[in-house]
Amino acid sequence: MSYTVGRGSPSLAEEIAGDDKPGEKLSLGVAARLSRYLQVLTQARKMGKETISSQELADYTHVNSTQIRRDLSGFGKFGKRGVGYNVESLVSQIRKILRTAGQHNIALFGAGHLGTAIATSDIFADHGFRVVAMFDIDEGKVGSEIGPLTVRHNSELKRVVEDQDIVVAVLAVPSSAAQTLADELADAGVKIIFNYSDALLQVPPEVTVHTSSPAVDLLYALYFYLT
Amino acid sequence: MSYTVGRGSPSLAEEIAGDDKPGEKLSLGVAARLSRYLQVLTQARKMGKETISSQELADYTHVNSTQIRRDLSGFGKFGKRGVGYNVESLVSQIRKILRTAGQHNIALFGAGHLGTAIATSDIFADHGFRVVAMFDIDEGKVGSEIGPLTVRHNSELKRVVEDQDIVVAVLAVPSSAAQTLADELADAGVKIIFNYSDALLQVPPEVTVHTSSPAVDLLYALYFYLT
DNA sequence: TAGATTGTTAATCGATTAACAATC
DNA sequence: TAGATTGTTAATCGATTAACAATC
Repeated sequence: MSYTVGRGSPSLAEEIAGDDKPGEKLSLGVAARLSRYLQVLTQARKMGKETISSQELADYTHVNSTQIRRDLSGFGKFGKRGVGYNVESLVSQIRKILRTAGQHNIALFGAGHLGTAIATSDIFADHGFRVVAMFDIDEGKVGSEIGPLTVRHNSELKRVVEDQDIVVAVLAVPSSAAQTLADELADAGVKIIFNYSDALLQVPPEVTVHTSSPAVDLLYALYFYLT
Repeated sequence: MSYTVGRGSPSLAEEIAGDDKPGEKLSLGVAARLSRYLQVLTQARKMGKETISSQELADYTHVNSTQIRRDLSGFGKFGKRGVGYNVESLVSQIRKILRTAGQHNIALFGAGHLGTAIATSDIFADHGFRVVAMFDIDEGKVGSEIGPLTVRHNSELKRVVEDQDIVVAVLAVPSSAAQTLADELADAGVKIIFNYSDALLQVPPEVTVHTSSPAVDLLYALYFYLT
């Protein structure tokens, strides 16, 4: 299988000691769990933790510790018996397995409170995403500086997406503006839309929409508390 | 986490009973999927959609349509052959199954950009959550009005949590403040902490932490785009 | 060494899916 | 009726877990 990544982004094809199987696609479950481990590991690293056991990872992720060891051992022997896993090295191993070890440029839409919160946090930067452009349709906001970014007008969308090789767009706009924007983004070639509005977006099949819904996550958590 | 049903396997007839069966706990997977259906259904309802087919739900949730019908038929015959499911009625059925059909009070911590974005949106209200109190430690923000709320000082935390019977706290505070706050919340009797910071929180076993991590969700989506 | 934790096995259980009769 | 979509079956596949030898 050949896939074209690149056009500026660092090559993901840095093979490590033969553990990678470039033709094998992870199952949905494995990819989801690996992502979850990565989340906790990134936090742990930030707090200066050097090693972590499968049991600790289990406590934080609510995934069974045996399964964690099983998931990881499928890709190599990353742990040390009696000690655990090295946090730093496990982070980079998992990022290699998920093939997302490089830097990815993202565009942010909406310069309201949510957009500003995202632009000034490092939640994306910690995982290799770089917010390279921020947009709004309000002329009053265009030109203003938010963190390291200058707000641009939506009309520049297509040009910037192409110039900066942007694959991911984050939508922090009102529901009423979301569908129109999604259409423009799909047209410009964006492949992943991270939707913070509660609009139900219609997109062409090659585009993936991920809608954030904290309230639903809460309902899920609440179910297990209530029962 | 691991849950074993005693006295043999639950019969299908028992599950089909429809109304609440106290004692029968949904599996993690079923509860997660039902939550997901609920998210899409809520959006669909907001857009005025009256019926929806399992195939449409599948398109939006990325869950196989057969599985959706299977999940739902375990609790009753909610659909109409040749037509689909009534959006409005399916929403309330799922909320009944998840036993989260009531109103739930939540407290919001942090009156920065993120906190303000949450307080002025209706993402929680749409799912039966009501933000009844908002807190900050900055005396300069205490007393100011954000949406329908007046910002209170953290020192009022315990009293308000008890008075208003608050089970869920949403943390939109800097990482550095998160652990201290989590300790106070656990002490005050809050059971679910929805953490927007990237701190790795230590809490007593009766408290559940859910950490939001959009970047990790993006990595997961990106994996399937890249492969 | 002694204690801790990984890597792996084997058994079981639940999830997933195609297919299609039932029926709106 | 004709077309659409549910509800259900049956087969397969992947997830889950306890247990423990290996080994740091």
